[in-house]
Amino acid sequence: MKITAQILDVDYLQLNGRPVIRLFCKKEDGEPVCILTNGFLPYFYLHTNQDFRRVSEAIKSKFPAVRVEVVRKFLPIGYGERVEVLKITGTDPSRIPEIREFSSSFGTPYEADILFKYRFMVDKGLKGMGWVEAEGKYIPSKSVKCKLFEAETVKPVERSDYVPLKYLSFDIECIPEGDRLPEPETDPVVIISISFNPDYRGEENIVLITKPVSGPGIIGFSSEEEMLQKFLEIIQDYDPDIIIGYNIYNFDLPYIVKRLEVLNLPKNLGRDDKPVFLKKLQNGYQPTVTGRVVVDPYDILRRDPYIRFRKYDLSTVSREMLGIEKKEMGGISEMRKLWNGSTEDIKRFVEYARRDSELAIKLVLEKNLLDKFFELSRISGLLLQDSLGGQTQRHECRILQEFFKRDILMPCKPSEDEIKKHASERYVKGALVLEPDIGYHDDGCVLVLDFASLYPSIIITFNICPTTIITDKKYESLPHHTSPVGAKFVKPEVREGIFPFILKELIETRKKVKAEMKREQDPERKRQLNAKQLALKVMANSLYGYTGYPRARLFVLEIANSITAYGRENIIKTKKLIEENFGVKVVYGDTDSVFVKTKIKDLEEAQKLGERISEFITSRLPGTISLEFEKIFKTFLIISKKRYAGWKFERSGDGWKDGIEMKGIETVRRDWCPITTETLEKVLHIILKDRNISEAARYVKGVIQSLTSGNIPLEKLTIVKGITKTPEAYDGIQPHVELVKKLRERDPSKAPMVGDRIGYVIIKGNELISKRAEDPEFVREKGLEIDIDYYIENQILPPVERIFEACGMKRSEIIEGVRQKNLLSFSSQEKVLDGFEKVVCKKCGWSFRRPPLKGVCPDCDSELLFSKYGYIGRFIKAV
DNA sequence: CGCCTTCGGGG
DNA sequence: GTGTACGAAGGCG
Repeated sequence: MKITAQILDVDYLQLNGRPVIRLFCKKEDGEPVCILTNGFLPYFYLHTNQDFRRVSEAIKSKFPAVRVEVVRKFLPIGYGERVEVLKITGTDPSRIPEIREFSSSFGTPYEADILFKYRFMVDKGLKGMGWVEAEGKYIPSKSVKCKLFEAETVKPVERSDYVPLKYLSFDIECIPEGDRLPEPETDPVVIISISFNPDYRGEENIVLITKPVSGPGIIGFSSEEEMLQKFLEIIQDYDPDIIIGYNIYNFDLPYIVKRLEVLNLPKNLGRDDKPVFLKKLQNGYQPTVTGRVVVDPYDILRRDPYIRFRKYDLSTVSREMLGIEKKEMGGISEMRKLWNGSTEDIKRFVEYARRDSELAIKLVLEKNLLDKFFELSRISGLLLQDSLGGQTQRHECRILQEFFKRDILMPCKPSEDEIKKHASERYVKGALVLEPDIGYHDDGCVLVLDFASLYPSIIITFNICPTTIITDKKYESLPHHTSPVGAKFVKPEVREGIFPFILKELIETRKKVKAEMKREQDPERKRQLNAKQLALKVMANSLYGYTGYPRARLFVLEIANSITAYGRENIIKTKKLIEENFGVKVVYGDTDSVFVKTKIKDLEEAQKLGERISEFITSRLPGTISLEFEKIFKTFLIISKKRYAGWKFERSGDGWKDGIEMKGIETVRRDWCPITTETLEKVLHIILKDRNISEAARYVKGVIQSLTSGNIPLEKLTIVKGITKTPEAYDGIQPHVELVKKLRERDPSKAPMVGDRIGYVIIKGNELISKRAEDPEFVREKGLEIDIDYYIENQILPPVERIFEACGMKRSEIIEGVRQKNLLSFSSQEKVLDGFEKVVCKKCGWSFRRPPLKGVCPDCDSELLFSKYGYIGRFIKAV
């Protein structure tokens, strides 16, 4: 009989001296099934210039079960013809490393470190999350906790749909001894909260607890052992495909596994009796659970380049993503109190735990965190569990598939030594950022044009690939492209590169998917399509970096350097072409974008010019490289490379939608208080939209005045910072750390602890600024005075000044009037401070890092004062 | 600046 | 399991 199923996980067993591959799948009806296949053997290749017969005999005499044959394959790096290599076939995947080690004394092994499951999948054309059709029969199953199907043959099936999966999330609570994090060797798990989707016996979640309490969705136990047994039972009974938890990789899973070990309970959470496998890596663990996938939303979000959080704790993330608050819990001390408290207290604790597992499962399901990875699996071929990892594997898996089809050998991973060597010689010159025409542009639209997938286009256009690069002089007479750094790549008519082939497919598919997405009405399907086009984009855009990565199997520096060099050449050429042909100026550009300053005021007209430029440039650039018209800035302020703001207009149907766009301008840095961010945003708004720089300056003066007259609420002056270690552990003096010390003296129980965030304001006084950080609450109670000058000097002026400077306005003009009053009020403090931060003119407020040679303000010849940490004092000693 | 070390999440 | 991989931010010279 035949079955069709979707591949979730794959592994192998060694049975009677032969490997058996197990495909853990979900059938169309949602039922899990394990498909077994026999007869596939591990193998690798050896490239050697020694006598084949001798090498072959040597290997066979050492490993009698091994088969050796001569085959003709292409080597991966450098254009060339097929060469003869030895194909070495073994019978036990786990013994391959040994055979590889032995063989490597005769030559270079290839593909000798491909995971056996991937060897099988690649050879059969199977992909993670892809569909497989198996021909065979069901057999009784003992080892596996789902139906077992013995297959004669397996083959891939092209299908884009997905089987619904079952999700389970869990979260554990433990009460540590003292103030430490819980230790799995000694501290028992006291609560396990579990959430399900779909429901488990009508329940969305269940909380297990080692207390004699019960209620709706609560099960009490008299011992941790019983509770853990129940937990294992629930997992097996519910039988999830995906196991979720927040920071589950580095906390809950390793913890619970350790507890199971301590209590001598079975450690299998999977679909057979293998224990959970936790691979220890540099920073925590990577879990393997047979037949299931372990998903950590924390891990996914942390490495997602498109989402950025201030902090990645469950509280922040669920607030910002789901709009749901984590339940309040005042740290471990309250936890312990609740745990030892009344039934009500314990129930509160239970609800706290329940919420945490709910949040984890909601993050994954409501925010569709896995969609992209489902697609990445199908594109790269990796199993879902592995597609959650890094970029390198995804590319290598995809490349391996193409290499396999064309008889090209994949190198082994570089050794630690080679990696070090690669890292030391790695020098990839990056992209080019055009020199910005600093200033405020409001006398004509600035058009922004982007190169569509620049690096992929370059790779395709110049046929860049390890398999096309000319490394042997004898091929230099073949038609080829020479990159700006001198590397030569044969043209596609000689041999089409694998990189270009893969990229073309990725780009083509993405185009189709995007078009389909536009037409699609069903929101569910639309989301899937969006995830898919995103995954395709990620894959296409990251391949270029791969060859410059020291751990890559295909580390070829000339390739990485050729790609970026072509990129630099391209942007320079584009700038020149635009300026020479359109009578406009390119005022900025970064990597793959150009900002074109025009004299046009009208949006429609500006767009027309943008489109003309796009067409003109695209037709003059080689290959598939194309410049696309992106958007218009009606007003544009550029402060420096990578820092600009503009009043942006984008086409939206028949009309335009506008907004302020900011890049690289410090509005979200933590060490700035809300008033800074607010002022900065408002200033940009006035400059860009109202086009009134002096009004913006007046606004800043207004803020300074309100500040001086104490009209700004304390919250807006509060700077928030995190405590990352105990105060003693900090070497330098920092305001928030000094404040922690003070708070400890006042009331040790209320003082913030490591990991907490602390807000402070700077108050007046004679000490260093860091000693003058104070708790806003305390300031309010005691009616302490705020150090207004600190806020003006260090919080408001520095960022604002940079903006006005770019607009050609001097500091003196911004703070004229208001500033002088402040200065005078401070010049009475003639305290001599040792050293100084900067020199300030008494009259105009202009400041300098170093005292000017003249000894007076070069701007207005007035007396100079010095300032340190916001203090202004009379300049007594010349330095 | 630019290099080196640390820390993240979890209770 | 034919294995394993970071990256941002802060402190320091």
